[in-house]
Amino acid sequence: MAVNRSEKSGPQSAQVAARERVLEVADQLFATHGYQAVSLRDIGASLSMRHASLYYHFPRGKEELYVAVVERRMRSYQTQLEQVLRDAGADWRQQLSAAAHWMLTQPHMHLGRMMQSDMPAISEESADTLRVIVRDALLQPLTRPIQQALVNNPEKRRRSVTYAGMFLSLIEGIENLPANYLTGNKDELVDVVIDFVLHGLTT
Amino acid sequence: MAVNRSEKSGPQSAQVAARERVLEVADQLFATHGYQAVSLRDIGASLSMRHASLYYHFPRGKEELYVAVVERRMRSYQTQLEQVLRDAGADWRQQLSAAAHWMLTQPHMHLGRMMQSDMPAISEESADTLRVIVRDALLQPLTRPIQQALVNNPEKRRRSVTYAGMFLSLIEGIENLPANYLTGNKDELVDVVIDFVLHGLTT
DNA sequence: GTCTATATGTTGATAGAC
DNA sequence: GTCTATCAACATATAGAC
Repeated sequence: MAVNRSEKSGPQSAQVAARERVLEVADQLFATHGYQAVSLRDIGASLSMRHASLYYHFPRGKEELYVAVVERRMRSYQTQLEQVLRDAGADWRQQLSAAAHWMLTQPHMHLGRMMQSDMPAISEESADTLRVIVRDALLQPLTRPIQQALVNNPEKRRRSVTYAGMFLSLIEGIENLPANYLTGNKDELVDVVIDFVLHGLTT
Repeated sequence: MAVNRSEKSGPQSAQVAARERVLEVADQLFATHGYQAVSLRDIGASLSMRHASLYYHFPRGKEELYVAVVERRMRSYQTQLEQVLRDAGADWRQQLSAAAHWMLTQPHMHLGRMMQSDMPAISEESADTLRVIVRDALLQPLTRPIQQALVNNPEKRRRSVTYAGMFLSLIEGIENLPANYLTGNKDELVDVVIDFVLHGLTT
């Protein structure tokens, strides 16, 4: 009979729990400050732990930890996003609206920083791995409602992934604008973005 | 009679020229790798110079140099962008198209990295200064054609700056997409982006 | 203006005790 | 699993010679 990991703490689950604690705290710090700005000592301090102890869980050091953190985060994003898209029903407009709403109510994803700052700071192999994971987690799911939207326009439809990227960039960009440039709250902004995605500047 | 700085090398112009050389090389490195990834030693090495010598031109060190570099770059952007907008004639559509074309043929501006990675790494005072400069250089000029586009829609028109930010984000985002996701060259992409800005996903 | 020399701090990483 | 101790490498920055 299988042992329930959360009620019984066998010799194995303690290890898993400790590793998970490291991942959670590292995720928090990396997400807030980015890869280069966070040291292993920072992560250790947040865990009341010496940074050398992190090497027990991630023997190859900072980059291995970072890759694990991003993989874990993207898995979570993908699950949430696909749930959000399912719950939004069959209409692609409502799907995109729900996705935008979900993103803007999430903590800032910092995809721009990730692509332009974090990825270049790690090995090419790791960066390639993560790029695929980001694509699967965010770009691919968004491509589906966009393909629906463009079902009658095969010329545009070929570029669905590009449009998905533009959609992501729009949401990201909103969060980069200094708050005092923006009118209204985030919920209003979702409507602005969605209207823009649907009709552009056309009034 | 005033002395021409470029033909006569007075004791003052040598200093200016040396400082300008530093700015040019630092700009190249910062633009390519970002603030945190470039050390004063890197900049010195590119100038065949000891990094300590940089303190002669920028006594307060790396951050002062970075601020000067970004100011200089943004001044250049602003001049170019306003020229591009003027040359595009009176139609706002052609103005936006020209602006997009100009941006995509420039080296990557890395505005996302600048906002999400470089700004948080310097003092708040410097960051605030640079944010204003970026707004004046890029956001403000773009707001004008957008206000023209929305002249008959006062509700949307109130958000012109937001739309300008979305426009910038779109172009930036295009450059963040891995090349193999994209169909066609950059010139085709300009048309895709402009069509999206005008009409959104509507076909 | 650029140099050498140096102070001082931080980083990622490893070895080995408990 | 976490600790102490230590390392080499690198960072920004300053003082003072030339």
